Amino acid sequence: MRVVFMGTPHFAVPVLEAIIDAGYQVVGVVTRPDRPKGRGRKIHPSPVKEAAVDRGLAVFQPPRLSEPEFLAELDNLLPDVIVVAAYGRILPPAVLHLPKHGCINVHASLLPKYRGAAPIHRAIINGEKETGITTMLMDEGLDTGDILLQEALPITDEDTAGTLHDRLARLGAGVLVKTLDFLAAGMCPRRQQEHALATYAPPLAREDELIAWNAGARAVFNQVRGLNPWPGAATFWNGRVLKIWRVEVAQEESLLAGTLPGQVRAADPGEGLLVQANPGLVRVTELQLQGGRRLSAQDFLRGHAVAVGTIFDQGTKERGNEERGNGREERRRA
RNA sequence: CGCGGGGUGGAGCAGCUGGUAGCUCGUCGGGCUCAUAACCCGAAGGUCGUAGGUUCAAAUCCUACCCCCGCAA
Repeated sequence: MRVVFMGTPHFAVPVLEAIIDAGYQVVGVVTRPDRPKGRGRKIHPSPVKEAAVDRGLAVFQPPRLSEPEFLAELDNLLPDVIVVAAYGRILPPAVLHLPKHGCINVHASLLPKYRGAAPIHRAIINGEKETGITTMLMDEGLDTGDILLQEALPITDEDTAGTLHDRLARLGAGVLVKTLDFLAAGMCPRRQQEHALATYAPPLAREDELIAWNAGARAVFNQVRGLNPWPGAATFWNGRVLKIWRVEVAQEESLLAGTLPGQVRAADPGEGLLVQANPGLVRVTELQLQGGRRLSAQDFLRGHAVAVGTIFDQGTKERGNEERGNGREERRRA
């Protein structure tokens, strides 16, 4: 089968490689245009482009999928099927209907749950015990196509968005290849989604990153690991952004009792850094102050005097330039 | 030229309106205790990122470069 692959981020790379390794003929790779990225805002290729170039594959980066020139090029490739893995754009009907077998999508959830852009993060943040991979025949809706294959994966307490992402990418690669095999043999199962049970996983927004200390310790734990290693859970300490990378549930139950959510209950080598949730107590074990590197709580406490009773809050409402704080001037004032 | 923070003994930080390098922890030695990630006493350990410059004198001011990090994507 002649396969055209569409994908952009790291998640898609193992899928692409698995298709090649399985012996399918990848006649073209479509990925989003190179964009300014990172410190210095230099132009960077997508991970999929790098992998494709490594393998000597033809790469296409159309600004818009509906452009006639691109559609013509795509048509020239004579794909039997298009495999889509986190491309990052909705496909127009002209693309969906172009290949004989249609467009197959690899999605990182057990559809119809967690349709949308951030299924991995949201599953952990919501405390799910299980997620998985779904391959589907794409239609014009957002992750609404008919389900082809589906495989579940347990989520453990040790998982972060990062570890789960990697496991799902590997699983997704396997499931996708299996789907292609079935398709090539003309015997792929297919069933409609139960649309009534659908839930959505919208892209992560700024407010998703701010730690909700007013939620239970378990919820804070889930939020923190669901945002690790990207984009990171944040709170504010003395008006400065404080990233919280890892926490443990120290107590499930303890109610506020004269304290406030986000209030520091202990900050010493013995107890560690204990913060009040509602209900419950959370022990922060890895964190990072803006401008500084990631530190264990022990190292952090050696150099930063965190007073018991201090409150980690949502910061000011100012958006945008988080780093506006000029450290030197702040110190002078203090 | 996207915005900004930072590079100081093993770790994390202070010192930066120029003039003997300091704190918490760790390490080593000793003491105390039934006991402690407890406490007490003492010690070792720093070319203050690199290279220049200003100055009687620079970790502290100026210039260039290297490295780390947050935002933003």
